[in-house]
Amino acid sequence: MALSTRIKGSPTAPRISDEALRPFVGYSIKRAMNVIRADLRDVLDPMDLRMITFSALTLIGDNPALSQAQLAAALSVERPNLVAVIDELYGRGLISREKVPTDRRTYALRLTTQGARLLARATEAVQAHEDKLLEGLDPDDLATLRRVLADIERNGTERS
Amino acid sequence: MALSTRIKGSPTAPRISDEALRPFVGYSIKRAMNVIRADLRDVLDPMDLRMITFSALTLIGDNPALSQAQLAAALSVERPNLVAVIDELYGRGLISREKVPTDRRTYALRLTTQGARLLARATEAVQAHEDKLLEGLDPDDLATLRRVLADIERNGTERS
DNA sequence: TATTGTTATACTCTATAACTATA
DNA sequence: TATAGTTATAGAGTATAACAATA
Repeated sequence: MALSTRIKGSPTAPRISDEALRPFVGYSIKRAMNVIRADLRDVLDPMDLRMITFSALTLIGDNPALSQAQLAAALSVERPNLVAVIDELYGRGLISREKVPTDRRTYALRLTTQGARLLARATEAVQAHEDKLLEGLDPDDLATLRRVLADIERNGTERS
Repeated sequence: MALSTRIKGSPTAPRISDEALRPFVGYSIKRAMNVIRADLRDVLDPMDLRMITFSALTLIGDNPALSQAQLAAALSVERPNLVAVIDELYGRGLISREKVPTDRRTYALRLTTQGARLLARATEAVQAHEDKLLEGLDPDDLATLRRVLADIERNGTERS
């Protein structure tokens, strides 16, 4: 099976340039994101996880008893789009949902033992994937990358 | 209408942390990408363009007479997914498709006058959007960002 | 045999409106 | 009135297999 991260396109036709789009930082971010998504898919597929289910497990593990609305806000995901995710994780026995006595609209989400176990495995695999992807890059540059990405995110969300 | 770049989630529920995901650069890239996508949508919607149609117009303008396969390779998009894009641009009179005598399987794509005009307008709008998004950021940091993103993309695609 | 453009298809992601039950 | 979780839905984005025409 061809890895989803393979180089696309014909091996014979002369490659043309995407220089005209490179001035746009958004374009470079999108290309990097597509590479990461494809790699991450290969990593998470064997565990039957996707980016969103992995992210949800991680935040539930780190913020026990949080609600779906809190999770949606933390992940910047629309609440309706989390319903199927939570259903899936719950159906697989990876999380529990307890009713909250003080607010009967909400559920408190927690990892089950099995969920914590899978999350640990997945985290290790994802970390290894990231390490490979960032191999050889300067730590200072990576720190700058994180900071600038956060700045961009803030510039975009603040100007609403 | 609420801008799509608004901050999601409840204004009252205590915000919980996504710190557990921040060690993953991929997570920060995805969040930044989502912000950019939403903003760009607001910018391109009035011109009936999407990221992919804008990108296609840009590369066709910069590489006249290229083929769909070349365009797909340059954009890292699967060829089938370009068919509807090209159909749309052609149907709106923004590009031309001439048969190539030396290879009758392919079409040579070019901007029409109208396509060039729309592209010029769109490019200006997208550039203004980027300028706002990158406002206040250090030019050296932005240069680092571009370089590191390219490195990540290469690390990911080379290891196929 | 291999490539181009295409059809068909499926899954994922993102977004919005509107409902219910609770607050 | 407003929020939490939900249903329904629609539009994008991404990926793969397979076909006809052509190389």
